[in-house]
Amino acid sequence: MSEVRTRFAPSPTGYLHVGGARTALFNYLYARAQGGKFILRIEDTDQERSTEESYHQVLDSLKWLHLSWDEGPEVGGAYGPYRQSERLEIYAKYAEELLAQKKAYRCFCTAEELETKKAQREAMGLPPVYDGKCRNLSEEEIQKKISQAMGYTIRFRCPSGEIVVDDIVQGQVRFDTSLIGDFIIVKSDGFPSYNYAVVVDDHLMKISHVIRGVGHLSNTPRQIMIYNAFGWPEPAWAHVSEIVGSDHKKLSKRHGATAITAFRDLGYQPKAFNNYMALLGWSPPDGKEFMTMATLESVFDVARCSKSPAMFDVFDLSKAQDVEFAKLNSHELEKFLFAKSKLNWLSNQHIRSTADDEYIREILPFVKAVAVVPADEMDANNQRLRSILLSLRVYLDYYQQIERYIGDFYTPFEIKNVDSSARQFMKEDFFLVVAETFSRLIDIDKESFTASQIKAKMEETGRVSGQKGKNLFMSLRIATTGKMEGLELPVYLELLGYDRVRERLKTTIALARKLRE
RNA sequence: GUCCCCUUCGUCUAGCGGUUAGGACUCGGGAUUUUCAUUCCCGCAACAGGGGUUCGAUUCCCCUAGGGGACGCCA
Repeated sequence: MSEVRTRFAPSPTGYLHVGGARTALFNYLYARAQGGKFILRIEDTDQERSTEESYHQVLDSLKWLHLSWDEGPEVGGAYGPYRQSERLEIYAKYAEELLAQKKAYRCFCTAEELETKKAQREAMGLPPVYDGKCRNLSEEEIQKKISQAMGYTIRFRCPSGEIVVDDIVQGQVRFDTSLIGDFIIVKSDGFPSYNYAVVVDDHLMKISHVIRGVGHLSNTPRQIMIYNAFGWPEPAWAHVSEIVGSDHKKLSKRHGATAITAFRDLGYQPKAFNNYMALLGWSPPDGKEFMTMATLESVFDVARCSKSPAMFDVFDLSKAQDVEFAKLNSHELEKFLFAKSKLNWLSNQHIRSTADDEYIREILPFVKAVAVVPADEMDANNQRLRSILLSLRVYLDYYQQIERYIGDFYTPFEIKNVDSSARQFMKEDFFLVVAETFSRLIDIDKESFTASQIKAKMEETGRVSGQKGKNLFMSLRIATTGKMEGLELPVYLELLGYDRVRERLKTTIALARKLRE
């Protein structure tokens, strides 16, 4: 069997969002699973909307997701160039061929003319197809119009009949070509139209499998007709379902179609995000949904893709009436995230299974952004910072969440910040327990202020004071953190360090005196 | 308007004529944990509706409803 070659062919007319990214992912995974090649091609034939900025954004997003392409921009390959705007001569050459064989013809109708005719046909309840006015112009008429400098497009002469798309995901879908009509393959600016350029490129680039959104299904008969006209073999088709937002509407700018880079900025790991996207419309044969990239790259198969649309259920869109997600920064965006989404669950699993050094390296920029850690301690090798981050990872769904926890370890403790529920604990025995523990804790050598030592002292306090369990531990927890939840207390205190613990306890005891007066 | 596609727990889905309709996330309960989180148990929860075909339909066919997509000198 010949080599599997898939491609992702974005048009650089905006940022890459989840829909496109998942298509890229599926193509990438399928190529990897089949031991084939993944090709990136830029479809920038729309001169008005394509931008260089968007081109770079798309590439950046793909790079962040680690969807590396074997051929394409920046890496080259044997079938380049890989930007359609650089392949104009190729399209022109093949268009000439079709023209010579009368499989295509020049059309001199103007855009306005066509618009009027289309409106008329619609009003009459006819399908809005081209009426074929220029279909049979004589050679003389054509030459005359060209010499008059009339602009023209090139239309494909659409044969009548039925076209069957044999699709890996959709099955066999039939189309009546009379509903299609002679469509344009070369625009009046000389640029190829989408349906024509894809075919030429996919053929020349030896693409074996076309995996794309089901929105392209109705384009496929047009493309098949072009393959037939050239006598080229069709690739295998796989049209996967679209992705909708939590309001069941197709993802759009105001419906959660966030740029992929937003997830990078929030601190999701690419492997976690890929894992989640892979589950949108596809499921692994063994049902195990938490997967590494290596697993995905070996088990993915388009044949297991679902036809029904999948919901990208990550944002609470009910809170986001008319909010343009693309314009939000990562902190604003965070407010719209469902805290308990499957993405977050998967992401937490991935963070916890990341190697320590890798985890520290990845999270450090986010820690730095919070700006509470002193500059001289902002270092991957700082033992205390490292221990703190390692202890906190179990709480994190994405790295930006570190800002909720990191401050406790670096900013001064203030009694006014004590949670209201914790305040209820601050009475009678509370201060006695705190004072008892304090006297024992400061007994420990500064150097051996470790979790096990601390625990021993606390137990000792319990024996002497008669306090135990919740009363004992919670009192101390509140006196040192002002909160009723958090890391295991001895560990927390060790991470806080001798000096801070001492200081915080003194603060609390001072408060006790003040209250007694 | 025309054509095409879709419809299984709230969500992602498994299923490919005979299953107590399975799993995952969420949610509820319990155990472990000095607290939260974790972990581990248990539980709630679905075949859009109506006709066929069949000994038997979630599965095959038709209709209805709902949803999506396509009908461009956009891709």
